[in-house]
Amino acid sequence: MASRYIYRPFIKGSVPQTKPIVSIENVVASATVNQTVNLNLITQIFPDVEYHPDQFPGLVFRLRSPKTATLIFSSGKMVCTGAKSEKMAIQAVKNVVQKLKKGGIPLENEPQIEIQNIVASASLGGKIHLELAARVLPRSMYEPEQFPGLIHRMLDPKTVILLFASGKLVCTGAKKESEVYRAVGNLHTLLEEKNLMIYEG
Amino acid sequence: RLRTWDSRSQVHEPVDRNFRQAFSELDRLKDKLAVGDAVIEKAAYVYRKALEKGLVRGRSISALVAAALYAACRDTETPRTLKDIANASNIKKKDVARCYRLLIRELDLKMPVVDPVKCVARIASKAGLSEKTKRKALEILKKAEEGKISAGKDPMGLAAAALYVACVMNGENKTQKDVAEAAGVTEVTIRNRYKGLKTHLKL
DNA sequence: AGGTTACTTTAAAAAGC
DNA sequence: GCTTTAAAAAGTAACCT
Repeated sequence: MASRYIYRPFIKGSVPQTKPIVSIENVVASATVNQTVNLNLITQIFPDVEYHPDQFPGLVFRLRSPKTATLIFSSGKMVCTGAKSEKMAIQAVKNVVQKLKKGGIPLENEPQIEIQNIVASASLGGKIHLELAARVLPRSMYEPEQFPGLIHRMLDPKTVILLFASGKLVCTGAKKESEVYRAVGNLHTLLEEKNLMIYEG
Repeated sequence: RLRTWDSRSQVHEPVDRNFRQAFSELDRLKDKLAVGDAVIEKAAYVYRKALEKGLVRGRSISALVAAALYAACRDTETPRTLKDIANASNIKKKDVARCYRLLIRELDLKMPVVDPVKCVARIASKAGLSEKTKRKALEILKKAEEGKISAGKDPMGLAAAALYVACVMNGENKTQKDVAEAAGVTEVTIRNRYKGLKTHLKL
């Protein structure tokens, strides 16, 4: 009983009560095959692609697995969106290149891939006092007439977090999954330290 | 010497022209929106800061003037909505909002959150509601804000719902549509806020 | 009233206007 | 700055029954 008395009362309000639940929702990767590509030829071989050069220079190549959309440019550069992890994004780009090759598109090189952005959602353990948070969190903006979430720009890791009153959030701008966990952890700790979280039930 | 002269004629002079154009636009908006001189002065101050920081390059002067004016209204708690500024300046509400957020970000401005209480008077006068109903709405808002049902919600929607509830309580014959129209929100929003108020205040 | 769909915000890359 | 892609959060809006 003594140890319980010592720990619980002092931990409350100074240490996160719950561990955030994080989900990677979208990974954006850029890639290049270091050679030019004939987009019109791809359109002939793959009838399901979307290509409207008058509207946008990139051709949209959709994969069912991993469920992604890859934009292919005539320069041989690409942008893959929609993957649920870094690995899946890389696999998606490789799958696209493999399909192009099997379809008869002459590609000589393996794609060079770079993760550009990771979007994740998360849930902290309790509700947030947004109006107070807007006043005490640096680089944050809360404009309920424009958007229901508080927009917070974190310096390290360099990310932007959309924080909602429910305690759920969206983290974007990270280039590594580890940065997402670090950003969410940093914010959770900050909110705890400044007593901006409301734990009920 | 020629270099020095160049830097004055090609950089400083256009800055003055830019500010003169911005200020005349501010004067035009001042009459349309009926805001006081203090608000205009603050808007001009914010715009000048934006100019000094180079935020106007590649952007519309009109949009930034409108955004600076909105920032001044917010800072002085002058009840003018983004829609008001957008309509008076003929700039899309989305663009005014985007420039406003740019000013807040780049100039490190801190604005008070829009208070639903300040929205009540405007909606009430537009809808022609009584002083008693206005008072009742303020009471309702007081309880609602402390109950934390307002986080993330549009202040106009909250004020409109509070006024609608107050009308019903005072037997003032106004429909949701009347209040919604005066507030610039939809009836659906009033209904949704009403549900929250009903649950929280157990009305 | 309700249900659907759709739009607001955030980040990032691609080529070109 | 814009165009296109994807995805989440919560609120508001538009349109249909």
